[in-house]
Amino acid sequence: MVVSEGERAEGPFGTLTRSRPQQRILAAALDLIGSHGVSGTSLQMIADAVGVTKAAVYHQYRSKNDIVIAVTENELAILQDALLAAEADERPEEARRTLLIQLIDLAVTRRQWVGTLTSDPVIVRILGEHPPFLQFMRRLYGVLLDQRDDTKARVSAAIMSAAIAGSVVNPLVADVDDDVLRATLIELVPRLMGLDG
Amino acid sequence: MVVSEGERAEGPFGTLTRSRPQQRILAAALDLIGSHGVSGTSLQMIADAVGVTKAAVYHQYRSKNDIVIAVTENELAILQDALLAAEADERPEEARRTLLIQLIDLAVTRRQWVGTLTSDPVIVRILGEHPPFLQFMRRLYGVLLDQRDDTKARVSAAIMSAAIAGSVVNPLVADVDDDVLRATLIELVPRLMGLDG
DNA sequence: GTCTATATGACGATAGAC
DNA sequence: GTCTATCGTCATATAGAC
Repeated sequence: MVVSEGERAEGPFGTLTRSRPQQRILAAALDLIGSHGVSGTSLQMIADAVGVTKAAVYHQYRSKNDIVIAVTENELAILQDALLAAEADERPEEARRTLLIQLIDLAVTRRQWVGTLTSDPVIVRILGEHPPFLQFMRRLYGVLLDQRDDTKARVSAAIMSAAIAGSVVNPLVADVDDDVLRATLIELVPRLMGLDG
Repeated sequence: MVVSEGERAEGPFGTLTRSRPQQRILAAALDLIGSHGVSGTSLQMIADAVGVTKAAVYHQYRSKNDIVIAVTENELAILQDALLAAEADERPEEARRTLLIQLIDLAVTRRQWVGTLTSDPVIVRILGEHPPFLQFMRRLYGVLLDQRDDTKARVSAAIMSAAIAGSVVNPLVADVDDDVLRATLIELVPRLMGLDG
């Protein structure tokens, strides 16, 4: 608390600076959106969760949309290091496998949110409309596809990302331990891409 | 149009009878919910799409929730024949593979909706609260798991259903033909369960 | 930075005429 | 079966005091 109260993070979308009130709002929004979706989450719910009024929330963010974008930025920023490392790796198969494992780890430890990130209609629309997000996703898939861009590779990548993001929220695995789920996914998912042998 | 204006369908949830106005409402709701999610779809949007007022919609269905349930019933009913055939088959591996292919076919031909069915928070809640839905899903997974219920089998089933339902809505495959997508999925997905050799 | 209070509109749902 | 009109509630968002 010596220099600054804000928290900085270098993300793929410029430097993300969040004041402490902003951090609390984004944490509450992440949790609520993860379980109710964007359209099912109101600013009143977020304000209640933080313990302030709606007006206080609006003092930090100009609109609900801005909150959704900030939350999405935060989460994608987590992947930044993993992506940079994969892009720097000269062994493409190794890079893909490592990135895959980190994607699995993120999905398992943040189960609910990851499902929302990849399927909520509002977030999908935002991801498709914001150039920084689009470019980040392109880089991500670039590594997974290893520059190939035929139909089969694209379908494979779609299957893989869906398998990771969707399986972790399935009620069937709700009571499976994070560690066990992660290990099982790491064993099974690479089979899809022929990365296991 | 001689005997009845309603359309009957034997579903896993009793006999589904829909009058013609109801069919139009459910068709519009299916389309809108598929692209905006349940919370993002208002009764006004549904009424506008049908070309009537909200009050006319309420004359057919008592609540928005009832519409969502009816739409979900309709879609799951499509799977009924496939499930019955699979349950009657005495060769479990063959039964699983056939059911899997029909699931893939349904997902491909109704891409948007299937994503919503498996991930929309409201629908997931309804699926978990309505005993007929719960029982149907249990039967479905029963065939896919072949009665096994260890962690690995459950994770496998979760991966598979996520891979099918989630991959078809990925922007990466948005411009892939239904036929090509179906063929590629049928080739790749069974690898997950070791059903390909 | 947070509050009370409010503007404006959309929401789900209902009443009653035709 | 569809309409107009309306209810009460909640939505996003803003103004201005402390």
